[in-house]
Amino acid sequence: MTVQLTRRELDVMAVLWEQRSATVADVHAAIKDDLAYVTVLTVLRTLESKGHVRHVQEGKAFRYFPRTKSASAGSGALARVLDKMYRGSRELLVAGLLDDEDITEAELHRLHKVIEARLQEARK
Amino acid sequence: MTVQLTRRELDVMAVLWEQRSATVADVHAAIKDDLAYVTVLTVLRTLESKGHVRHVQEGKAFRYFPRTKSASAGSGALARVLDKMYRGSRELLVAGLLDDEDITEAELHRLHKVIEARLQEARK
DNA sequence: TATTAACTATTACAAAGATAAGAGGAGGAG
DNA sequence: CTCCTCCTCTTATCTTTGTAATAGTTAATA
Repeated sequence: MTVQLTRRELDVMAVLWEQRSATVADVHAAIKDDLAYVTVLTVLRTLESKGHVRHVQEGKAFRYFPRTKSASAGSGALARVLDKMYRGSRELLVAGLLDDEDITEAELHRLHKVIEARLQEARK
Repeated sequence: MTVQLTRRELDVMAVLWEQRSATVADVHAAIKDDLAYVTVLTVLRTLESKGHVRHVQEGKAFRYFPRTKSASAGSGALARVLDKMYRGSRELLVAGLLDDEDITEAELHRLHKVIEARLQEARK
């Protein structure tokens, strides 16, 4: 039962993950597309009904918190991309990920390290 | 103008990418969920109207071919995942990708090489 | 305490997505 | 030739998404 978020839901969750928590107004302000305030609220309520966020009262406003971790949603999405678009090949996926002119050498080094760390672990 | 496929469209495209081309019946057979034949046809027609596939007559059936490459769709999807779920951090994303017990050491080595190759290129 | 400003709740509606029933056509079997 | 089978086409229904107007509520304020 993988986490499956819609486009908008994802936009909203991204804000919550980024800011750790946010009021409706915060989310509204953070989203580029100029949505109505209530629209954001509606999305938050859907997310809440699906269990992805919770809220507490704060003054007269609601403050929302993510309950689903970005990593969970991420791994679900990644698994799907990996399976459907790269036929399960992590190499192909990573190659695709690196297919961007402006990745710095520094970043590539960091990626290198991530893999090495994982290799260590695998050897145990 | 990123490629944006729906869940079902993706299922169908995955079959076409895998098999290079396929008839409606082929796709129908390849998809796990037990859909009606026409349902698959409908999805293919939507995909065609969006320009993601084309078809030729083959006997009395149609044979469909992908026009959108899996890499294009993949990079679009990856960019979205990267941005929204990993705050643009490729390291986090890759870490997430490696967060699976049964990745073999061999595969990790291959990934290692992918990065190295890209490093070479970056140094030029 | 009466008003206002800032929120949330309710309700609605259009567009997109998912699925499929039923009609129609064409090729092959008898 | 006629019938059956295997396709596609047309059309339709139901659900989910996306967006928002309007109504109601509460806390502060004048």
